[in-house]
Amino acid sequence: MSKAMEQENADTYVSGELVFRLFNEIGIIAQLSTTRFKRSLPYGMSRPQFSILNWFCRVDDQASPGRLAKAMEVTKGAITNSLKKLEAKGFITVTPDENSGRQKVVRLTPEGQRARNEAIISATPAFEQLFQSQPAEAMVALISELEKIRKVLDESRT
Amino acid sequence: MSKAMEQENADTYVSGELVFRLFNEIGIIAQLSTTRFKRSLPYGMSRPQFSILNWFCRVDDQASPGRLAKAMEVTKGAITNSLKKLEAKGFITVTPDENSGRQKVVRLTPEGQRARNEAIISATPAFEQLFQSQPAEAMVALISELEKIRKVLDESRT
DNA sequence: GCTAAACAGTTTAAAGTTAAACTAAAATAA
DNA sequence: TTATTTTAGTTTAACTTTAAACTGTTTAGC
Repeated sequence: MSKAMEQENADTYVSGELVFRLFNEIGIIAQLSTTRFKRSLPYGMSRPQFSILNWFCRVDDQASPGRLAKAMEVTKGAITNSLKKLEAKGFITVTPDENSGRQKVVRLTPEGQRARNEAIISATPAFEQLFQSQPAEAMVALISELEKIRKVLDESRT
Repeated sequence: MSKAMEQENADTYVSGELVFRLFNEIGIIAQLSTTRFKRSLPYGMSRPQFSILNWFCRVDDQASPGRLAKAMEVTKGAITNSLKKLEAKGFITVTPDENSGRQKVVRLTPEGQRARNEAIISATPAFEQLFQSQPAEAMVALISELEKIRKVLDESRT
């Protein structure tokens, strides 16, 4: 199917193909970049563990395990597991919630904050050739396009 | 950090942050879309299994297990496992390689081809609101940007 | 040619994820 | 108040993936 066809013919089928191609590209890039990123992570940190630390830096400074499970789109059991590892490393604290006996409050420690920053720094060299091949403006534009898509997906979760 | 700052200040640090933000967005979208996609897959197909079928439609009509392992960036053991499942479903054939006693040749069957197409069709509704929110031209442009990035990553594997 | 190294694929043990069962607490309602 | 239902988090069994050991085949070096 040519690009001209795709652009002329924006009916359901073609759009479906487009969306699918989009997610296919995104899936492949995520796979390739995750493989590289994982290798560079310090402190025996896994990618799910890093994602949790990063979530605290991006979104909120505290959360219940359940909220994290939803944010990461993994099961509660997986979060229980990841939180244990992070707590053992001293990167988060898990305390009972004062307002609710069945919830817990998870917070990032300063060590966790530092570990997250180190993870980003140590991952950067693995992606060096990428920003040599792409002008910064293109990157910025791309990121903001992707943010739009993420928000649509995020807001229409089932 | 403002966008203006990012664009003015394209030194290593800022570029590193940009690349990181890019992969972070891509990782989140991949996670969100994979969750939806998985739910819609027919024939008890897993995402790795679908990826293999899809690879045959996108890249080549035959391959050794090792080549698939590299393409998917999973271990040889994982491919052995996935190929067994796909073969049991009749979606691929695995035959000895005539030219090499230690290799095998994997091929897509017509049923596999059909299953891949059905998977795409049944996944489309889950992403309907997405192409309602994005014009087709923007989608096409985005895909071609992502293809560039994928190629850079693909060509610089270690 | 023969031996050693490299290679392709499988198997295995350890680790992580999921879905479902389970425990305990809070909300609802009668 | 007391009973029922819902909610939060943990545990368990099944499954997937990985890294490493293993089997068999091909290539390289002598």
